[in-house]
Amino acid sequence: MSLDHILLGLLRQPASGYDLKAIFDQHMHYIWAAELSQIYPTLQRLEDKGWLRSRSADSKRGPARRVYEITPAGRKALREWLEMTPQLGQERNAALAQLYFLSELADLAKTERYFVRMREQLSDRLQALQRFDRLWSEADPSYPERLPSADFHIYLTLRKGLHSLGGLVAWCDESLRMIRARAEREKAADVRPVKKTR
Amino acid sequence: MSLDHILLGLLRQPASGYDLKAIFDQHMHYIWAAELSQIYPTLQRLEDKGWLRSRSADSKRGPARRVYEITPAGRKALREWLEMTPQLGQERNAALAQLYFLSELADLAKTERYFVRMREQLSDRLQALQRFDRLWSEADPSYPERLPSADFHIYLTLRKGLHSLGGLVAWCDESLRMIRARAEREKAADVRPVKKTR
DNA sequence: TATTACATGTAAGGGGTTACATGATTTA
DNA sequence: TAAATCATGTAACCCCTTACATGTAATA
Repeated sequence: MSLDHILLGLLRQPASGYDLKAIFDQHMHYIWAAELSQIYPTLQRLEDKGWLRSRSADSKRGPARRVYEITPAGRKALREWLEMTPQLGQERNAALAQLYFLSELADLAKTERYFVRMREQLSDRLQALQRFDRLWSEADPSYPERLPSADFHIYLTLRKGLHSLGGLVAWCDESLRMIRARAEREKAADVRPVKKTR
Repeated sequence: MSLDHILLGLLRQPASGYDLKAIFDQHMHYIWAAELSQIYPTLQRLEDKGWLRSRSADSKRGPARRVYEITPAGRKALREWLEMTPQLGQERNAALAQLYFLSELADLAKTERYFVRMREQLSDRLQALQRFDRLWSEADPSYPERLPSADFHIYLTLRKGLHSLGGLVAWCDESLRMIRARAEREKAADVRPVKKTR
C-alpha cells in the first residue's frame, strides 16, 4: 500500500508517470524505488479508485503525456496514511544474512573483504548525502533552522540517512579493527605450534 | 533468492520447516522474516534442485516431521552466495516516506508525535538487542574477542543492530529537539502579530 | 547513422502475505 | 472442555522485477 500513498504525496503537484519515475530516481532513491512498469498500472488503479484524476497533454517528442493529479478523496487517503503510526516494515537484509553465515568460508580474509566492500558502498552513499547536504546549506540561507515546513520535513529525512549511514560506516571500521586483531592472533597461534612440533 | 540461501545456511544443522520458522522468529528476526506458507514450498523446491535432502521423522504430537539437511551441492551454492559482494537491496522505507510528506498535515505536533512513536519502537528494539548483548557477555568468558568463528560472525551482525538502532534513536532525539525549538518559534511568531492587529 | 531521451504501456514470473484446511497432543 | 502447541501443507492475492512492444525527436 505504501507506493499508492507515495504517489498521492507526489501528485499534490501534477506529473506524468514518466516524471514520477524521474522523481523516484533523483529525489526519493534513499526512501523508495519504483519501476515504470509498476507506476503506470498503479496510476490507473488509483484513478479508478477516485484518488487521482488525469488529463492528456501533448509532449515535444514521443506520445502524448498523461498528467495525473490528486483529488480531494486522494488527499483524504493521504492524510489518513500520514496519521498512522510510523510504518516500520520487517527487516530483510540480505547482506547481513551473508555475514551471519560467513564463518562457513572459514577464512577471516573473506570476512575482511566483505567489510572493505561494504564500507565502500556505504561511504559512497554517505558522501553523496553529505554533498547534497552541503550544497543545500550553501544555497539556502534559511537552512536548516528556518526552512519552510515542507523542506524542514525533507531535511529530517536527510538527517536520518546521515545518522544511519554514519553509524554503519562506524560499524565497518570497528569490525575491521576487530577482524584484523583476530587475524593477528590467528597468525601467532598458527606459526608458533608449527615451529614447536618441528 | 536470499531466502533460499538463508535456508541453506540454517540447514547445515538438520531441521524441519516448523523448526526453521522458530529460528526465524527467535534468532533471525532482525535479519530476515519468513512465514511457514513460504518456507514449506521453498524447502520442497530446494530439495527438487538437489540442494537439500529430507527424511521423515516422527513427532510426539501432530503429523510426522520432515527433517531437511543441506547436500554437498547445496553447500557449494551457499558458499558461492557468500563469496558474492554484500547484497545491499534497494531502500523501501515506508516510515521515512511518511515523514517526507508529513508537512501535508500542517501541524508540527503531529510531526512530534511521529518521532515520539518512532523513538519508542526503535528504543524497544535497541533495548532488546542490548539485553541480548549483555546476557551473552555475562554468560560467555570468550566474549567478544576470543569467540569461536561462527559466534564471532553473529556477534558482528549484533553490533550492526546496535550501531544502526543507536544512530536512529539519536536521530529521533535530535529531531525532537529541532521540532520543539521550531514549535517555540512558531508560537512566538503566532501570538505577537495577533496581539498587534487587535 | 546510431544512440539517448521522451513517453506509454503489457506479459510473465518471482517473492511474499493472508487465509484456509487438517488433525494430534498437551496444558489450563 | 477449550486453548495452545506441534506439524504440514494449499490457494488466492498483492507487490515488484524483467523483458518486451511501440514510436518520435534531439543529439553525438
